[in-house]
This record gives sequence, structure tokens and C-alpha cells, in this order.
Amino acid sequence: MEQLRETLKGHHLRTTTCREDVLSAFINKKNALSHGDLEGALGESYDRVTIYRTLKTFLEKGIIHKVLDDEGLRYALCSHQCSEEKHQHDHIHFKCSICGKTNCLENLHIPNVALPQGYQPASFNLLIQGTCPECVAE
Amino acid sequence: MEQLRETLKGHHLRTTTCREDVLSAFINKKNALSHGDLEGALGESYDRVTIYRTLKTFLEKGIIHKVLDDEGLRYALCSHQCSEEKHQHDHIHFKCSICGKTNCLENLHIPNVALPQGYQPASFNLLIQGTCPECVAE
DNA sequence: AATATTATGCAACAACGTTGCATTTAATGT
DNA sequence: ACATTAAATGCAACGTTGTTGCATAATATT
Ligand SMILES: [Mn+2]
Ligand SMILES: [Mn+2]
Ligand SMILES: [Zn+2]
Ligand SMILES: [Zn+2]
Repeated sequence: MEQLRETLKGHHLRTTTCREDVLSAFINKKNALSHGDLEGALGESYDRVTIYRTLKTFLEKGIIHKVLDDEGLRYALCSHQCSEEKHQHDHIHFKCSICGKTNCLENLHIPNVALPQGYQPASFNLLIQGTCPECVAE
Repeated sequence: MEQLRETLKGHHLRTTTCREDVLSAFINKKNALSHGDLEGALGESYDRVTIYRTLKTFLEKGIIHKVLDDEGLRYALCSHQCSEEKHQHDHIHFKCSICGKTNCLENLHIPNVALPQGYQPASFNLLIQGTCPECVAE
């Protein structure tokens, strides 16, 4: 509870119940969330627009990052302190085709790639789709 | 021209002008295209819905594949004969932040990743964002 | 408590995508 | 060439997703 306020203040954001609740949702569910997921999780508490704006703000401040997906964008917490100035993500995302959940594999780094002459890489997104441990066990 | 018909027949599709034009667009522009891009390129020739359906059909038949993007899905030609039964893609996509174009780097394969126990990978999508050779030269 | 600044809700709108159905078109066999 | 069959198209209607402007409410600061 108090930790939420700390995180928000740490990123120079005012504490509002919507921001607390959205942040809280990201912390509790551990998988990546879409705008729709949040709308579902938070019920009628907040206007759709406010959730869009909260996501945008969190993105800009480095609280969350985008997770690419073949059926729509999702978002997940930035684990290691990203800031407004610098987002740094080189970890892998895994989407389970069975349970549908997408997770950050924080300690799995994207391997280096030797690009052809002239390409200047800046950021990387690797999504692996398949079956997650829970659904393999089934 | 005749080649287009060949490709369509090869994937057991009827030849229609819309399909020819969409396929042609993918071949001429070499970068990945969104539904909107196609709508723009083809003008008022075809109904929006028909283009959606054409994309869906091409996807199913293995003529095009999805290209993940942080601002919306795009599509690109499958170079090596994919079919309805089997899509096989392990190449890298590069999106230029300056010109905005996304391209398949067909001969750059996604490196192997040692996933933790229990994860069963099935498909891979790697998007690298940065500056493309043309825009670097500038 | 008063003030300045920021966030929210609401309404209206635009963009994107889907479905059902009547009509047109393409492929096939005669 | 023509009739038949199956598939593709256009249109209308609708649903979802995302954006913008503005008045109101809430937060942080003095
Ligand atoms: Mn992540
Ligand atoms: Mn590709
Ligand atoms: Zn799963
Ligand atoms: Zn470029």
C-alpha cells in the first residue's frame, strides 16, 4: 500500500487511487496486461479514458513497458528501475498459447545479433510463443 | 502478372483482382504492410472488408505472415513456401524509427535461446527497432 | 485554508475490425 | 459457349478500441 505511493512518487507522479489500483494490478497479476484486462480487473471504478491515460503516463515514466503480441499490445512492469530518460529492456517475453498469459522472463536476455552493415539497433523485442510450464504439466 | 495467378493457384485460391492487387502490393513495396497501408495503396478499388478478408485468407494459406509491431500489426510475404499446414518463420524483423518501415531480414535467423525447464517454444518473433541503412546514410 | 497544478469523467468522435446477407464472380463440367 | 456450383465481394450495420476537448474534482504546495 505504502509501497505503491513510494513507487509513484519515485517517478514524480501524484498519488491517485486509479494509479494505485492500476499499479497494484500489475504487481498482483504477474503477467502482462492489456487495457482491456485492466478494465476488467478494475470494474467500473474508473473511466476507460483514465486507464488509457494512466498506461500512457506509466509508459513515459518508465513504470511499465510494452509487450508485443500478435493479437494486441500488452504492458508489464519494468523490473529494474527504468526512468523517463532511459528505458532498458533486453529480456524475453513468453506467451502461452494455452492459458494465453504472457510473461516477462526477466533473467533471460535476448542474444546478440550481427546485423548487416548500416543497421543501427536501438531496442529489441523477442516474443516466444508456446506452452508454459503450468500448462505443460496440466 | 501471370506469376500472381500461379502463386494464388499454388495455394488453392481463386484468382480475383483484389487478391492479385493485394499480392502485388506486397511484392512491389518490399516492407511490411498494414491493413491501412493496403487501403491507401489500393485506393477505392475494394471494400475495406474485402481487404480484411483477403489478409485473413493469405495468412491462413501461408502467403503472408504477421509482423509484430508496437503500434499495430503488419503483414509481410512468406518467402519460403509456407502452406496452410505449416508456417515456418525464424527470421528477424527490423523497424526503422525514422522512415517507419518494417522489413523482413530473411537471412538473419533468430538465435537459439535456452529456456528454463518446462517451457515449450513453438514460434519466435524478434523485432529490432533502430535506424535502417537508408536513414543512417541520410 | 487558499492557490496552482494536475488528473479525472464525460461526451463526442475517429479508427479499427467483425458479421450477415444479397449479389456478383470464378471455376468446373457439359 | 453455356449452365451449374461454390466461393468472393460489397454493403450495411454493428461492436470494439483508442483519441481529444473541456468542465470539474482532486492533489500537492504555500
Ligand atoms: Mn517484459
Ligand atoms: Mn518476416
Ligand atoms: Zn500456459
Ligand atoms: Zn529508415
